[in-house]
Amino acid sequence: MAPKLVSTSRSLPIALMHAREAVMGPIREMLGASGVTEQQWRVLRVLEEAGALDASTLAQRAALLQPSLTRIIKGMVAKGLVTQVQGEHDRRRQEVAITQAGVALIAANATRAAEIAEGWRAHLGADRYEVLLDLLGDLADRDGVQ
Amino acid sequence: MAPKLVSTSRSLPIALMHAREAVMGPIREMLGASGVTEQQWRVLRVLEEAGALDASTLAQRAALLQPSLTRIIKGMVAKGLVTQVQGEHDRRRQEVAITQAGVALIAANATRAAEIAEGWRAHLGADRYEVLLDLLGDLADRDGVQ
DNA sequence: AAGATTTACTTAACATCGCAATTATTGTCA
DNA sequence: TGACAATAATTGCGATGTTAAGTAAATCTT
Repeated sequence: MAPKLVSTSRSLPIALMHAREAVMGPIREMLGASGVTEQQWRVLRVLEEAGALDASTLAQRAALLQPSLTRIIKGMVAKGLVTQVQGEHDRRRQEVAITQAGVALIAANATRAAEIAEGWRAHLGADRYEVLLDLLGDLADRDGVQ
Repeated sequence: MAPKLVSTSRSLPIALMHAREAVMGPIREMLGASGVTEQQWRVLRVLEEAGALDASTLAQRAALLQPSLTRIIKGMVAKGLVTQVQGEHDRRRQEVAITQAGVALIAANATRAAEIAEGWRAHLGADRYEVLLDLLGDLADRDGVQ
């Protein structure tokens, strides 16, 4: 017979969805004022941290699908937040880099973003916050295995 | 000056996205064969567990937005997986219930779903798996506060 | 009880997700 | 070298995410 599934309240996918929903709320509120989406914010954060990246690597680090990134970058280029240039050696690649305007946008939101992050940390407790990040990292590492 | 933001690899939103990406992979693979999306699967799981629910409660428990649920239910009614009837006392409400076909779809996938869940549990270790669910629950509880 | 307010859901519009197919470029090997 | 495979990005399509506005029904006010 069919096995009994765990309660939806203890289902990992559903728990992840609910957590994401809760976590993203304040962030979207913050970003709305700057006219960028959470996806665009992730792109900016990754580019500022890592420097110019090809589209594939950027998509992976920002947790975006390639097709989504293609369209997102298009809009960000139009807004002047990033630049996109064809690769030198490999003309298939698209090198994406953050602009001064992009850096400025991060700076303009850095204080609030740090406050929000600190709020979660305080809510869970510093130790448990770190444990959570470790556990999420372990899930992501498994990526694809099954 | 603007505070320095944490590394994107230790950013809670990005970590949640990556974890979700990894976790959903095998699930989508499983569901593809049955012709249902992960959202439809969550709706079925919640309804089978809780019985008939009004749309608002269902949306909350399945981690879906109301507008998304409206469309999803429409499709699921067409497929015969759920029924939708107007509330008796309050005609604004839409009572949604799972059908036999919906129950059968869950049963058909229950074995594989349990295997996948057990795979994650084994990957993290039973204790850490429970801790993760607790931590995600704590995040979701905060919902909106900030 | 008529009018204003609130609630539950739907519709609309646009962006993103997720998959599949295409295009352009590079790499491989007979 | 030339056909073929592999890679990087783009495009197309249907479904969902997200916000705002709209509709209908219940509730509150006076």
